[in-house]
Amino acid sequence: MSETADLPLPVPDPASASARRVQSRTTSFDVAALAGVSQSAVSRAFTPGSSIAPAKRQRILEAARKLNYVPNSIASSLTTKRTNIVALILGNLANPFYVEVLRTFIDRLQAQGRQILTFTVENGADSDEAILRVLRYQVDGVVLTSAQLSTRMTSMCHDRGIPIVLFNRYIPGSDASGVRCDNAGGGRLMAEAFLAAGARSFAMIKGDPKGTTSQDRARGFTERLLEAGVARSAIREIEGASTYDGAFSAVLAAYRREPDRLPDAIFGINDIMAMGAMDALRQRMGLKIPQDVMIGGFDDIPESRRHPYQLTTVRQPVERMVDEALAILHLDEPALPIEPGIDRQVPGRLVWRGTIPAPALPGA
Amino acid sequence: MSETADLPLPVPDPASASARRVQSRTTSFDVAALAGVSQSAVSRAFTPGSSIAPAKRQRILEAARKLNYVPNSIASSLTTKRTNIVALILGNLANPFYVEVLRTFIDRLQAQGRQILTFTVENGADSDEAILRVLRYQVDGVVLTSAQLSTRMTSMCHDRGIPIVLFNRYIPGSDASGVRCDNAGGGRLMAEAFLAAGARSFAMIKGDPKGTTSQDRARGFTERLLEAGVARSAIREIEGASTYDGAFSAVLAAYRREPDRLPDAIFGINDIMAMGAMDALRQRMGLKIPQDVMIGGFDDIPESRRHPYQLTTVRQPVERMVDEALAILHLDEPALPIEPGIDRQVPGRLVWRGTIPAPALPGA
DNA sequence: GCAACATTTGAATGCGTATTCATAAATGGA
DNA sequence: TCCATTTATGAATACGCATTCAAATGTTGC
Repeated sequence: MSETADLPLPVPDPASASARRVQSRTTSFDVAALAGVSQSAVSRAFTPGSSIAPAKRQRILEAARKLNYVPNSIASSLTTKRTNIVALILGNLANPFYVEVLRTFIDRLQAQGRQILTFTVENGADSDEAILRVLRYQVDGVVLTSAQLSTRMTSMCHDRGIPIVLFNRYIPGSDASGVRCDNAGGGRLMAEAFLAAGARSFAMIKGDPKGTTSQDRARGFTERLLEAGVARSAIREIEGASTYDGAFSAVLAAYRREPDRLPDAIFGINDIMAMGAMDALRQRMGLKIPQDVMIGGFDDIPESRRHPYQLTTVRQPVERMVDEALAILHLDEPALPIEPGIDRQVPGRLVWRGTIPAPALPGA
Repeated sequence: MSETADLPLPVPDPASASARRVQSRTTSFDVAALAGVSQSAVSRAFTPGSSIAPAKRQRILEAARKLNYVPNSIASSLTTKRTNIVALILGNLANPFYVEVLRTFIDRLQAQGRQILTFTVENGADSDEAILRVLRYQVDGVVLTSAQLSTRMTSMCHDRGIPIVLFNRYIPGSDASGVRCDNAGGGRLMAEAFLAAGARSFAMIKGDPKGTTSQDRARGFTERLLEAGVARSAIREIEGASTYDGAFSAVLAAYRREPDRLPDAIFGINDIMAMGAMDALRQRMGLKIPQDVMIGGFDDIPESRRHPYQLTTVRQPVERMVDEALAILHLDEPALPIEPGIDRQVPGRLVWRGTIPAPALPGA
């Protein structure tokens, strides 16, 4: 059994095997006939930079408009081997951060005249099926922001000349290139912020244990605390699904288990989890933030700025990361070889807001 | 000038005009050669329901796997005239409601083996350019959840046999079909909730004045209040951009203008605006909800359920609406004619939470 | 005014697959 | 067992466009 045959394919109603065709599509030949030129000329009229007399191009475009002609990109892709389609494989759209990522990619790519084929994959699930679909559609590049990626799929893409870029994750042992925030560094920034505010005991709410992103942030955070002389026993880990609700209930459960071990500071591995934690702490446990507990997040999603949260967090420079990712794809220069193993890290920046008392000279 | 020639197209670097081709792609002919069959057989092996001996199919799939062969959907689309691609034209991804809509469409379509081509359009802008791109890619159907749609574009799609469905909006004078929540009815539900809770003076925070959705909700709301004997002067309108921030500042501005005309109840035309209003009222104006002001929303986005908001709102049945929308597209039966002028309305449901004091028998 | 060159043009071809059509093999019925 | 059907198969072709190649036209320099 080959997996390539097992994709769920829409099985067309046998009775309607013939495609809907209200009127036979107008093709470049129709336009050519109307304009009194050859089909080649029509093709050239729609191809920027090709050799055609301006006057003739105008005449052709005019004829095309009359016929409501629109070039068939599918057909042209067949010959050019470029689809101008980029695939975006996304995980958790429940996390607003990834919505922002999606928006940014769409903005950029749309402005470049490219189309976006969107896939979602269960968080942490492997994305092989999505990749297989992507391959069928001969996309010009793939952005992967979630899920695992088998080396087999990586090489299948690369063999076909399709570049992949991992966004905010890396896959150990893979030669796929990627861009990510300096997650460990961001974790360190947060540790420093807590320390500066005088915290002595800590907790992290970690999300998906398989996610390198979560791990790296936690690692940087822990390392910095240990360097500062904090005892390992003063750093607690709370596990929960990496969602608002996951953090909410994980915090409650941890508190119920050990009510007297409330830490001074809690690091939510991302903003949405930090928000869940805040709501649990305030609304269910009656605590005040930052007086009773400090909270830190990661991402700087728009919601973090809003009044109920005012979350101190590590900002990920999404636009810059997206630009770097697109640079790695180098869609404009398909002739260049795919560079494997790039691991571009972009630093995050601490944004002081209300959930950690700012030291005398904030940011100093 | 034909607009069809003006799309921003990626202009390939002249130096790299030839496409990246690391190794000549393996085609169905290669597989056929290895399996010792004809190309037709390979095609049939990958086409569910086509006439081929099971044993031979297995042999072919085996050969395909060895060669890492993946069928080229672009090529097959050229002959079948079906791409299995559906276009989603979205507006405001800053509104979580539309993120949910996006997620739901992706889930459904992905499960059907279809791909999603995503476009975003400035809110309220016209979507002609997006439609033009969509036409080039010969998509099987279009879902439009924002923006305006010219009748020219509608007919261009219909002429080509591409069905369009409008999601939660309609375009007066257009024969495009659509699905929407019964927005006016939802507005009425909210009016009734406020009345039941004893409110006597009202305000609406309206979003985009061009959006029929916003207008319909406001109209239903107003009508129901008038029917109940509320004086028109007791119903105020506050205009603002249909975002969290838009509502936040619109409420503050309205309050500063007439500090003594605080209404009993405020209807945010959607949840994200209601949330902005709530935060402004509580954090900036020191008011208590629902004691000092009641708040109602519309959509029932996940955030509405969260502790800081607990928003009483009108729930839109997204899944059902998506299903209806896909039914209108009838992607499985492309031979059926496109039915214009369908206007399917799905009722909303009031969800009582904390921002309106529930009457003795909630929901009665 | 003419050679040397640059720009335009159209006919023909290929891209990778699905499908048609005619033929070959397999199956069923009597 | 043999004919009538059904099923399986391969050769050939079409899908709509970009591109190559050779020819034609236009431009420049002297």
